[in-house]
Amino acid sequence: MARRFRGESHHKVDSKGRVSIPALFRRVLERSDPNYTEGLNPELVIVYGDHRRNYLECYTISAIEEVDAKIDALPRGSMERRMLQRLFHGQSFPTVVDDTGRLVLPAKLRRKIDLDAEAFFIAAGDTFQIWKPETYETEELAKTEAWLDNLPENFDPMAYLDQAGQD
Amino acid sequence: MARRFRGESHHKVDSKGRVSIPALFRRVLERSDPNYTEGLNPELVIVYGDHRRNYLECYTISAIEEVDAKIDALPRGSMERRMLQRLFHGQSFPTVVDDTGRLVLPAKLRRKIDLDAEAFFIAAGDTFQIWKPETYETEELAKTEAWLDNLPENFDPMAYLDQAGQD
DNA sequence: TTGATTACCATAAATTCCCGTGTAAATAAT
DNA sequence: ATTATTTACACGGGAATTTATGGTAATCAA
Repeated sequence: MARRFRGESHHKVDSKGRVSIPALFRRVLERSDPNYTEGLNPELVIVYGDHRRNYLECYTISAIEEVDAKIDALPRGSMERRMLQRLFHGQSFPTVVDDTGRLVLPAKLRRKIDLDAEAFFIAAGDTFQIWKPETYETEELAKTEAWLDNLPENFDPMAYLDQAGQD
Repeated sequence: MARRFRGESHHKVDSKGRVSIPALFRRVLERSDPNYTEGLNPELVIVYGDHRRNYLECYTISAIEEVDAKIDALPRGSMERRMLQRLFHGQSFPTVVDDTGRLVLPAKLRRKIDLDAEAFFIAAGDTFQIWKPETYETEELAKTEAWLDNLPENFDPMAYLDQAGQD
């Protein structure tokens, strides 16, 4: 099975900030952590970003290493490099899956996305996101509904697939 | 034998959500999984989509990889990319054919298309679909009947074959 | 020493594994 | 051709394992 996350689900968050990671996501985290071996627990990096971002983005070790490599390639002192360093090096939190397959989200991170008893996990290619369910529904879904409403009647979003790489 | 599904059939769904995949479809899944080898079981990805979709669409590994490549080619942050990521990465379920040629549909997926004791499989080019039989009959067939009725008398749908790629 | 964090243990429900059976289709033997 | 033998399919059941989610005790840090 590939190194790509797929799927979405809801999980309980307890008073200590513990939350189960979808089992399929765990498999991807394991396969994408070069240091992982049977019996160990995979590491990952949670990027929370600045105040504008209202969800947590979780990177596998190999995904974050790719990002790091790209940042390293930017000219020292450039604004682009500083911005990306702040986001990926500063506004992020390295952690590890625990023995029971859970993640412990520190109070700071929970507060940032206003998370309480439940979390919504959704795959996004080589990362996955953690949302407060209400935020996801109101902001994210409402946004796409509005967008879809602006499209021609009966337009199938799948058509965008064929556009890719052509424009 | 080509990498293209053909045919339609009905299969029982047991209480655990297990359902036999039409044998001919299995051959296609095998040939279209780059990791498949004699003795192994082919993987596939079930895309279930949002509330508007009332069937499951099953992609072979190579078919879904094509989709992934197209998504990767879209600009990061674009609405198109987000939409497609949600659909293909979020609203999907990666799985594998079991040793007896069956698929296990989790309760969540069965509930979504209101599936109970029986499932209807139908080929659709490089994917195949799984429907609740009643839904397929009432909604899908009725829809195509209505469409055909709107065509000129004696019009042969085959005429569309020659139109392809011309417009 | 007190609140927070981490390590351990527990359990119900869901999921996977492994095995079996009837039957139809394919192949071989008479 | 006809019968016997194998192979492949569809489908079912129970045991073993994994998952999601609790709780409590031990450890840290201020």
